[in-house]
Amino acid sequence: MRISELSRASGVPVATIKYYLREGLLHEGQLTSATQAQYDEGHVARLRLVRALIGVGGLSVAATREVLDQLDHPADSTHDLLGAAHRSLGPAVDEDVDTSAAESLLDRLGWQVRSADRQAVRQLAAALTALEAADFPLSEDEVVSYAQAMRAIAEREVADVPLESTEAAVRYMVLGTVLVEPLLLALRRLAQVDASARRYGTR
Amino acid sequence: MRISELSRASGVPVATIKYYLREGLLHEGQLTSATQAQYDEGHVARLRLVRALIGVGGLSVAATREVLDQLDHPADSTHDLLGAAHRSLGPAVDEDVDTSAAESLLDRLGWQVRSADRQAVRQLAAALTALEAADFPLSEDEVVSYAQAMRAIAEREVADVPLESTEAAVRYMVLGTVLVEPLLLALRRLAQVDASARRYGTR
DNA sequence: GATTTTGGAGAGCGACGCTATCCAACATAA
DNA sequence: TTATGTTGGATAGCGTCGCTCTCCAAAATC
Repeated sequence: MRISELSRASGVPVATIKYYLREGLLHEGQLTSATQAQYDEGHVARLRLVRALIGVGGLSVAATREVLDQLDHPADSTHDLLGAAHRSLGPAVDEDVDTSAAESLLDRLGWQVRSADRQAVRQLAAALTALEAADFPLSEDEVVSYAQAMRAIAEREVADVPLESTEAAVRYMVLGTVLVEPLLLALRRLAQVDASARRYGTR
Repeated sequence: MRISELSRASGVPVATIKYYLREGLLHEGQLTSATQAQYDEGHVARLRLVRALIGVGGLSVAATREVLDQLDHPADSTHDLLGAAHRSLGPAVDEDVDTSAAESLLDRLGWQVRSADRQAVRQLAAALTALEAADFPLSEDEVVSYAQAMRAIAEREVADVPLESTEAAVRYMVLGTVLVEPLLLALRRLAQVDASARRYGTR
C-alpha cells in the first residue's frame, strides 16, 4: 500500500499523514526505494486511532504521542498502570494549585491515592476551585454524590481490565480513560434531558 | 474601582481585561470621563466566572460569550432550559455523523430526547464512532452501565434545580453542565486509582 | 519517452487567546 | 502649576497549534 492508498483507506489527507509521520504518531512504512514505501493495515488502524484520540478524545498532538508511546512500550507493572494512563492525560494544571480541599474530600471518601497520581488530585482541586470562583454553590453532599457515582463506574472498569496480557491491560486503561470521557459527558447531557422531560412533562 | 484595581482584585492582566471588554465577555464600566471608568464587585465576580469557564471549563472565548449571554438573557421557559444550556456547549460535531447507533441505544434505555438536543445525540454518536474506530471493544452492556450511572447523576441534578427564579435555574443548569464536567472526570480517575489499589493491594 | 506519483523537508497559513504599543485625555502629588 | 503617572481606546503583533502547500529529484507507470 502506498501513501495515497493509505490516505484513501483512512480518509486522512496525504499531507497530514506525512505530518503525523514527522511527529512520530505513525511508524514509517517499509522503504522499497528512495521514493517508495509500503504501508499496511497496521498503519490504517493506527491512523484511525490517532484521529480518534485527536478528534473526539480532544488530545493535542504531543499528548497523543505520549499515549501512543505507552501503548507501544507498556510499563509491565499492573501497579503503575493507572499512573501511566493518567500521566499524559487531562488538562495540564498548575503545580501550585491548593489541593487541601481536594485532599480532605478524598479523606472523607476514604479513597487511597498514591503519590503517582498527583496530577488527578490537582485536576480535582482545580475543578473545585473553579466552581468556587464561579460562585457556583455545590454542597459537599452533592460532590460526594458525584464521587459515589464515579466510584461505581470505576469499580466495574477496574474489574473489567483484561489481565491476560500487559498490552491488553494498558490499552484498556489508556483508551478507556481517554475515549470514554466524551461518552460519559454526552450520556450525562442526554440523561439530564430525559430526566427533565419525565419530571416536567414531555411537552 | 479603576481598571488597574480591577486587575489586581481579579488577578487578570489589564490588557486581558481590555480584550474581554472588546469581546463582550465583560460589560463596560461606568464612564466618568473620557479616560476614566468605574468598575465594581460585579465586574470582579464576572471576571472570575469568565476565567473559570475559559480555564477549567475549557470553553473558547466565543462559547464563553454564548454561555454568558444565556445567563444574562435567560429564555424564560423551563422547557428550553437544557436545550439552551447544551446548545453552545461541548465539542462541535459534524452535522453528518451517523446517529443510528446512538438512537438505538437511546431506545434501549428508554430515554426521551427532544429534537432540540440533536447536538448531544451527535456527541454521543461521535463518541461511539470514535471507540469503534479506535478498535476499543466496549460491549453494549458496558455502555448501558455507563448510561445508568450518568442517569443517577442527572436525576439528582434535575431534582436539585432551583425553581424559585428563572435566572437561578438557568445558572444552575448552564454552569452545572460546564463546570461539573472536569469535576466528574477528575473524580473518575481518582476512583479508578482507589479501586485499583483496593483490588490489587496497596503496595 | 512522457507523465504521474512518491518520500522527504521546509515554509506558510488560519484560528486562537492573549499581549505590547501608542495616544491624547485626564488624575494626582508636590 | 508643573511633573508624573494612569486611563480608555484602538491597532498591531506574538506564540502556539494543527495542519496544508510547495518544491524537489528519484522512481514508477503509461
